[in-house]
Amino acid sequence: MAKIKGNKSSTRRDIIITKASALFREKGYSASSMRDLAEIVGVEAASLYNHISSKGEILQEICFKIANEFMSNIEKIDSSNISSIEKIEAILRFHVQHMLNHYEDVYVSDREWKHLPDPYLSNYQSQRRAYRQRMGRIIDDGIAKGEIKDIDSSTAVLIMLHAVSGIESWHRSKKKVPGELLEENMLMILIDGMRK
Amino acid sequence: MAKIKGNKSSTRRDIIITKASALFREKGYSASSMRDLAEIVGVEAASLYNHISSKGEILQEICFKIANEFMSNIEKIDSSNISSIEKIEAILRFHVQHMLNHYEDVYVSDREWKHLPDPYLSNYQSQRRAYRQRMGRIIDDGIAKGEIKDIDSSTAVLIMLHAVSGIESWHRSKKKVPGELLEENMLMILIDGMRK
DNA sequence: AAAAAACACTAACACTTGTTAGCTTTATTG
DNA sequence: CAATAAAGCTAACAAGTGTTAGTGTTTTTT
Repeated sequence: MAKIKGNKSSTRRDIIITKASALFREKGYSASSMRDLAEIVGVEAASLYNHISSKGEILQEICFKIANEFMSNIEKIDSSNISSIEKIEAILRFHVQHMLNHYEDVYVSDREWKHLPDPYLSNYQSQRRAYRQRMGRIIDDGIAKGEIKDIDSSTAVLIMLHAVSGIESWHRSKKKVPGELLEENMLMILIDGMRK
Repeated sequence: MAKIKGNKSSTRRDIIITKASALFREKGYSASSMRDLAEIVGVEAASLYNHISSKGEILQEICFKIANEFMSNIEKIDSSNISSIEKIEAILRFHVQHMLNHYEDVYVSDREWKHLPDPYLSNYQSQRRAYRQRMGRIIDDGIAKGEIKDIDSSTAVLIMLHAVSGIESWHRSKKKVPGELLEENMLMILIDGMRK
């Protein structure tokens, strides 16, 4: 008989990781204790270990899920047949939308990756580096083709990525501009700033 | 007889706070222990308390020193007699230069203020809010005068401030573009992105 | 040289941390 | 219904946390 529920990922585990993400975002990874997390999940701290094997594993899961999503996105976009500046625009839109819709995960993986346990830390760092280099190459291409101003591409990458991560404070502010408007404003400023 | 050394701030205390700044930047406030700090200073943990009264006080000192510097800078610039876009440019240059020259302090006050002990936390938050509002008003003025594109000013503020804080990753990267070039590139992208 | 101030040390405190062991309860399967 | 698996609980561990008390040592001032 066909099972209706998926056989692989236990839902309970996913709940824990989701709640951990919110907790880590709010208090930071190091200041969040397993007892804090347990209370939010509604369980004793020791019970968490029936679903995960360590605190670090939770962080690792969050970080690499996000890293993979961004990585496969940039690959898809970069191999498509559009201009450099359109590529950058598409990448930025993906960043903005991800930051709007998966706020907690993106924020945590951006801010707390330093605390990844050791085999994963260096792995994560090189993925990060690869991602930036890839963006940098797209920009350099755009400069070579005259679509983009003659700027230092690594500086441009740095501006783009950090500007987007500023959506963090948008989430916390009371009177929020609607998400679509935020996206259009961001794109307008950043793309116009680069365009020749 | 006139004392040569200043009578107020003991040098030892300043050393501790400076080293704490570097430590907090590297590992984060919560993951930094007083024993870590003591070892860097070259002293036992308990000895630190001859110069400071708590871990939180160190953070507080770092955060408010930086906040005051930015606050008095924006006041000076805002009351000067230049165009709105020139004001924004001047503010941005101050941010970039501060990030280049007082990296650790700025980074810590930007990233770790959440952990401020409680009377100070809300104080810091309202200073932060005031600062952003002030920048927002300058931009709105610029829009009204036709110097700046018709954008949502709070989004623009958010982009500016976070883009600058991206200099964090410039500091860590191997092959650094020179600081002046970084500054010019940043200004070019951001100001051109806003200018009408 | 005496007195005072500044600074460091050792020992210990009360508490929090992540995690394990062992056992019991609930849910799923045959 | 019996058996198995999944998920919870209590208790406890070893190590690390910020901080205090009390004492000794070095430096500065008189």
